Amino acid sequence: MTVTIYDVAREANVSMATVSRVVNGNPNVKPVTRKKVSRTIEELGYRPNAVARGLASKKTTTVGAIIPDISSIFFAELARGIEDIATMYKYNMILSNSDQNKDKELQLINAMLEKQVDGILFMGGDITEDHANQFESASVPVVVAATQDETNTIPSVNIDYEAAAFEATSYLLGKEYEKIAFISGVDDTLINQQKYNGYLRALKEKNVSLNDDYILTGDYSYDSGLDASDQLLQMEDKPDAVFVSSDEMALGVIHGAQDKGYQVPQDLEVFGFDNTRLATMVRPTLSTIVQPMYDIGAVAMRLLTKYMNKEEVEEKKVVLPHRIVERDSTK
Amino acid sequence: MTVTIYDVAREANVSMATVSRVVNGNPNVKPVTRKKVSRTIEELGYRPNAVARGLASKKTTTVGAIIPDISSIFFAELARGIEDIATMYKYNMILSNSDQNKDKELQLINAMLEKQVDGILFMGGDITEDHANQFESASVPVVVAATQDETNTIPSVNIDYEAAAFEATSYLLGKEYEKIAFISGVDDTLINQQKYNGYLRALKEKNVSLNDDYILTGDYSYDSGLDASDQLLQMEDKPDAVFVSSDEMALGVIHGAQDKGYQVPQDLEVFGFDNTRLATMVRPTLSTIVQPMYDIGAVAMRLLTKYMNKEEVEEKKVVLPHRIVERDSTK
DNA sequence: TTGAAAGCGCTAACAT
DNA sequence: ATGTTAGCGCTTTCAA
Repeated sequence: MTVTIYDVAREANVSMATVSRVVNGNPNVKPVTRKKVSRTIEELGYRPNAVARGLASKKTTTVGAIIPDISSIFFAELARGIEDIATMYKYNMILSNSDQNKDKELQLINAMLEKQVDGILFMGGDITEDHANQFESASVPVVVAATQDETNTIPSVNIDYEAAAFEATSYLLGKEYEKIAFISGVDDTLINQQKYNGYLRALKEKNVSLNDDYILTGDYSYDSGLDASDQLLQMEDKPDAVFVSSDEMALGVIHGAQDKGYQVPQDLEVFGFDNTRLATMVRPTLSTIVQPMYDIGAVAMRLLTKYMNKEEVEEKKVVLPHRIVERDSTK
Repeated sequence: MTVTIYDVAREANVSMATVSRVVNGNPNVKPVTRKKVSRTIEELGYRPNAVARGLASKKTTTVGAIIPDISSIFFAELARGIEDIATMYKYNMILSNSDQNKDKELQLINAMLEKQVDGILFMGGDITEDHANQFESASVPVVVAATQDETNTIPSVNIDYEAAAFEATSYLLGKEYEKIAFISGVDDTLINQQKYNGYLRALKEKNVSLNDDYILTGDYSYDSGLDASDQLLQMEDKPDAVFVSSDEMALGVIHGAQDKGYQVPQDLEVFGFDNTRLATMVRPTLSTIVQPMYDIGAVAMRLLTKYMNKEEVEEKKVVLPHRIVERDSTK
């Protein structure tokens, strides 16, 4: 029923090998033969079976991508970067959501390994020993993106979160404010930690003492930003500005303040993180840290192709530049 | 190097067939044997090769999903619905972006067919004859989601766009306004057409004559909403309200108006479409049509599993309910 | 309940 | 430049 390479060979009076050669663009085929084979391929409507090819060649031209949640604007952008570069290099991408659940992550890695992916792109919480072991259990290359590696063994693409948080906080502090709140993410990932460290370092540098009340946590969602905003604005000693560790939360903070009748940035300055499209889809527009999500995905995928081709890789840990954009949510 | 089913068989003193049976949970295995095999599988760290399995069984437990752009909030939500149900039924998902480019779509379908996916989920512009032919060239089931099928042959999951647009427009018209603008998408897809038809029908029903100036087009992006807003507000005879065919554009319209000093909804009412998360992440919050994106994806994937299992399917064309949510962008 | 053996459709030596 | 052939690792009859 389905036409195979063998059918084409018979019909074109050549061997399977020759058909295989023309399908794979092997130059060692006489032009006349190539033409003949190509025509019968066309006639028979032959479509190469990638599974059979994968079994024989031990290459699937498929990569696995494990992502916390594709419906998050941040990760969706990252995924787009990955997929574009994957396509460019003729790879397909199996995408799975992990919800940052470690068991699920481990299980997904295993499933992808069973499918014989040629490489894995991992995004999530931290890479633990368990992850590293799971990765090692097969010999396919792995690159992590926007994710920290506790074991410090896996190639990665990130920005410098500590520095970014430091700069954001310093920027706010530079206005002679002292009361700067910080809304971090709930999860105790390294990235979160690094942002917090950057915040602390900035305070220290300006000799501002830490006020624990000004440290809140959210889950990166808009609603948790709204909540945080409420908490901030109910304080006796309200902060002058707040550095929020994701844009979506920052929008929540802005609207929470506005809903209570406060003005941003007059009554409260708000500074975000990521520069997702949301940052310009709010009034006032959001000052934030530019984290090049698409590029992180693209660079990570590019790096993975290098490992898959066994090319030399100059830097195993890529740190992409970040920067501040000032918009209207700060003065 | 890699351990195969054969290694396990030898080590456990059974045949490959038996190992295969325990791996696949075939009941016809004596418990003792099963235990023995399971243990050596554990010891050897055997991991089944899904590619070999796929070749032998002609099933890959992988589906292909073709989506215009995963970084769009709308499609990302849809994709999440698909993936969740796919995972539930033990399928993996190959995800590719088409940018609604027909050639790319056709090519992606072909690539997925080569990979022997067990089914295809398609989202995009319209399904044309060419698409249908491409789909037919392999015998895997296809379901389209949030996409219209010109050929009317392919199972699909949608809402009733015409009715939704009719209701939205009627809602606006119900306030004794007559000047209702409509911002459609640029592409000449059936869905766009249907929304336009719904808009027209509502006007007609209220005996309001169509003013061509009030029909604008955007590309579903925030910026095109901003532009449309400018155009609307520069008119001599400004509209009272505007029905925008995507939430993201609607945010653009709201902010465009606000940036010019107009008030929403006092000076201009704005009504969206989709009810993406954006609808509540703006001030005023956006009245819109609730299109259950996650559910459309989930139902489409569920439908696909039925076809893949050759189950009976009662309805080939699923139309999910939609509804209006009134929020603060309308009075 | 278990085993033997024939493929699944292709690639990759190796030979010619 | 082309053909022959032995797998790749598994599932699936068919026998026993």
